[in-house]
Amino acid sequence: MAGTSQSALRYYDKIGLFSPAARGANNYRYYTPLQLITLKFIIVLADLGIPLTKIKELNSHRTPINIIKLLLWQESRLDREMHRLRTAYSIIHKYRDNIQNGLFANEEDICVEVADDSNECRVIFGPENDFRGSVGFYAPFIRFCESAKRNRINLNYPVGGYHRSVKAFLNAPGQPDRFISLDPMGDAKIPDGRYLVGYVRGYYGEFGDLPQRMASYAEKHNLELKGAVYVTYLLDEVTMTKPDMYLAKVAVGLSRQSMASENI
Amino acid sequence: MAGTSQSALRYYDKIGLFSPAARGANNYRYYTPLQLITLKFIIVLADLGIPLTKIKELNSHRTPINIIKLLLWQESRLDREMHRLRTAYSIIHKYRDNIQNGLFANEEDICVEVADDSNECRVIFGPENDFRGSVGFYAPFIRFCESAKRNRINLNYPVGGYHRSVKAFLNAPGQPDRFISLDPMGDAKIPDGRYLVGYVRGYYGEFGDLPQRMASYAEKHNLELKGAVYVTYLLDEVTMTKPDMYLAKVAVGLSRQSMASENI
DNA sequence: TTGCTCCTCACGTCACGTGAGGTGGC
DNA sequence: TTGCTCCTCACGTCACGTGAGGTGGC
Repeated sequence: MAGTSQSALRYYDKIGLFSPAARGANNYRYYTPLQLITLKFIIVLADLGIPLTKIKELNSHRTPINIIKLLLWQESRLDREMHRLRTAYSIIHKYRDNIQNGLFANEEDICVEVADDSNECRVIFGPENDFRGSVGFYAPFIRFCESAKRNRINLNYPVGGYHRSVKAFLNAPGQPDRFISLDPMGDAKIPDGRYLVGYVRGYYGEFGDLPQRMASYAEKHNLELKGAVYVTYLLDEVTMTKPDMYLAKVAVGLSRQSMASENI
Repeated sequence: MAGTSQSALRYYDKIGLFSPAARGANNYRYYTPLQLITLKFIIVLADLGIPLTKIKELNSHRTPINIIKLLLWQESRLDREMHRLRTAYSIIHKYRDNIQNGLFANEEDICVEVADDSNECRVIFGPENDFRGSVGFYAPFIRFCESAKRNRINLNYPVGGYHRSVKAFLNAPGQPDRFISLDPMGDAKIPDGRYLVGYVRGYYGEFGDLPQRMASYAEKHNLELKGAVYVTYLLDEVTMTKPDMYLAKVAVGLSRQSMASENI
């Protein structure tokens, strides 16, 4: 028989969805040509992902209207499922991107990068953090996670940090003003412009001498650090086994009149 | 704990994917803060749809390269899954469309319809049929189904018939020159132009007096029937319980110089 | 006797959720 | 004694696929 397997037919028989018209003396299942038509109906709906119980329900009251209702119901299920898959796809893409950038990054180097349409990075901002009385960033981070849940933000995207100003970053590099989710569907984006970029390996929120190195680099090359600072982890707990091997990328905004990048 | 359930943690423990660092005297599971990091890694990958066995495998050789490999593997799985869902979606849409048209169709009426971009209907043609020696259209239809399987055509879309010429249709309306699959992703389409359209209720391949009625209607209204004929079933075995209640739509090509539709 | 096709029954799949029944410390 | 939170089993989920072991007719 075309379209389905023996075991499927036995299963349909067992659950009472579709039974043979007759059993032979040898106990074989015999189906009539007309039953093949019913079977086609079942296979089509089952292939659309409609549960067999729904198909069985339909069997007793099968009208065009009820079919349309069932199809609409399945459409909305498919909508949700496709949204889930697209989200998973986009998270995977983001991680692959980060990992590849992390593997190719020269950790010692500090350099100028330009953000524009070609490498647009979208984000979602969390609420403003409050570090009063907290050691490390765990308490505000947990608050961020809770607010994310309320706002239906997917926490599986990598998380980064945002500092309102260079001064704030140099002051307390481990205490961002806000956490950000690197969701490509986010409504905000890291603004176009030029950034001074450095990398650092180590635990979350620990930046070693990178802030100073970046500041002195800027001074030496006559660059004016200005605007916001974005910290993203290219290699994080998903990628690396040891927390001291995480790799952060720090991007510090540069003013427009800073020396052009080709001079560096 | 955030991000997962008790029963999931017990399950991870059971399959050896992620076990607590220690058990209390009361046999409680106790996790260290560092373990929460490992857990986050597991949850992220599991939420992407990666099977737990794969995550477990990864645990022993976790490197950025291996993560990228795993993510690429999952990407291709998601690709296939999304393709399946999109196909299901499009089949559902086609059926809904057909059913709605079928419910609103005036069965007695014959009228002129215009096919253009706004109601484009794409199809896939099956091989040429050979009706020699066969009664009804079952043998050629089964050949069509077999060729469809070979050519990876999805047979869950509604199937219709194509007659090369009006003469062929009037001669043997139940024996189309080719079967067609109403796949919206098909590479062919029902050509733009004007069609004389009629409906008929009944078994597959039975058209009653519709061909004659359409011919005499054309003569009376000075319309020249010309070109191909397309038969599509708006209500078929998926929609209707009784085979004598199927509803076919017959579209017969009209020459350009036929009387304009606004005169009818 | 050997193949062949069908049969029934039981178990596995995958990642948990859901009771039932029990425990330890307040 | 009553709640509370944890525990361990065991069973169900969904649509079959896969053997194991048996049967009936050529």
